[in-house]
Amino acid sequence: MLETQDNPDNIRDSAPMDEARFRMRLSEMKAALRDKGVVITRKRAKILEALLASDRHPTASEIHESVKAFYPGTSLATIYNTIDILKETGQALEIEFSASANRYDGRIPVSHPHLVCLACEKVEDMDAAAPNAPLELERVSQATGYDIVRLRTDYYGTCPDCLREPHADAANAAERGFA
Amino acid sequence: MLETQDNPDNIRDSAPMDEARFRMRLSEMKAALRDKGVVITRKRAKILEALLASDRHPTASEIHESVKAFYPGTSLATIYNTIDILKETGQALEIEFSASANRYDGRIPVSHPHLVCLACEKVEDMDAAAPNAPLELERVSQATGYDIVRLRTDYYGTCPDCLREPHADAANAAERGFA
DNA sequence: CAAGCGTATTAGAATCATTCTAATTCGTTA
DNA sequence: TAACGAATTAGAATGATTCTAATACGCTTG
Repeated sequence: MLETQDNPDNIRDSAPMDEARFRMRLSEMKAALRDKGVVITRKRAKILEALLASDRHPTASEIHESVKAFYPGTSLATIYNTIDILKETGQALEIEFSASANRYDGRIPVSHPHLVCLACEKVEDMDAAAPNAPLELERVSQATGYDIVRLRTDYYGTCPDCLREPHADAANAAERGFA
Repeated sequence: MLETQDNPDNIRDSAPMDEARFRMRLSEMKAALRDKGVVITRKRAKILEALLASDRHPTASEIHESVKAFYPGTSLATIYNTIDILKETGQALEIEFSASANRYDGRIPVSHPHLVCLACEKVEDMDAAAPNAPLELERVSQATGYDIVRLRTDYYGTCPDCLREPHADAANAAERGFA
């Protein structure tokens, strides 16, 4: 308990991926796409990289911005296209919001909890505290008669940074009903 | 375990509210609004009733349809207005979707898990299995350093009805990426 | 190396839920 | 009944996402 308070970060995971994990995950994704008969063009490769490189669970247009730095002519439609394929192949998770843009998680493509800051709109992973998703899906399927395939667990509040020093956009975000 | 399989409905709760609970909850909501200095007009009363009466976690436009049966001139903006006040006063929960309209829960205004059918788009409560939300918020706040105020736990899959007899809109819903 | 074919990509239009705006109406209280 | 603030309205604006139809690209085969 003390340990938890001394080091709250133990169940937060927004650290940049290390090089090895990055490359491994990248080729995993490419392989999954190739299996589906999808061609890995240079632009698509950059999209995957942008998705993995960001520790902010990027939006489609954040990915778009990254990719445009390399291929200026890239259209937003291509980003959405590629994201759709990633979703279909189970290689990316979509975190939906109605009051702001959806965010995407390509690092951990199975259901896991997130921390959402209502002030700065950041979305962090919460791996260590993740319930065992497959077991949980099975348990709820049994109990409800549903065929449960996906689980969403998100905690909304104010992140430590914004608690300390209120974010410039905090009021705005709240007003917009960001959730 | 057997009991669970024999009667999967034990943790599903989409039954219509009984009269007593309906009236009690309705006056709770009205009281909360009055406390905020909000006038309960006839239209607003109907909006609250429509929200409580539906066992489908209605969308804004579903509520709009109900209300128009009584007050034909009602504008959708009024529905959104009233919903906003309910959210602010903690009297309704917004269940956000980006690919389809948000749904609202006025029956149980504290964080609790939902079952979302990807085929027919139905959203059911899952009360009995609800984790103790306040405790959970506290636990995660402690562990992360966030000030957590809300929790979203939703299970996505196919409901028993749609498993038995595929829903007409099932393919459509899936194609639209409803989630 | 050229032709042909299917996929990827594009710009821009379309969609749709939601929010905003500015004008009107309603309800209350004086 | 007058007058004020709140509620309501129609319709425009917004913004993320999807669609459309045309063009470009990258392989494969001759």
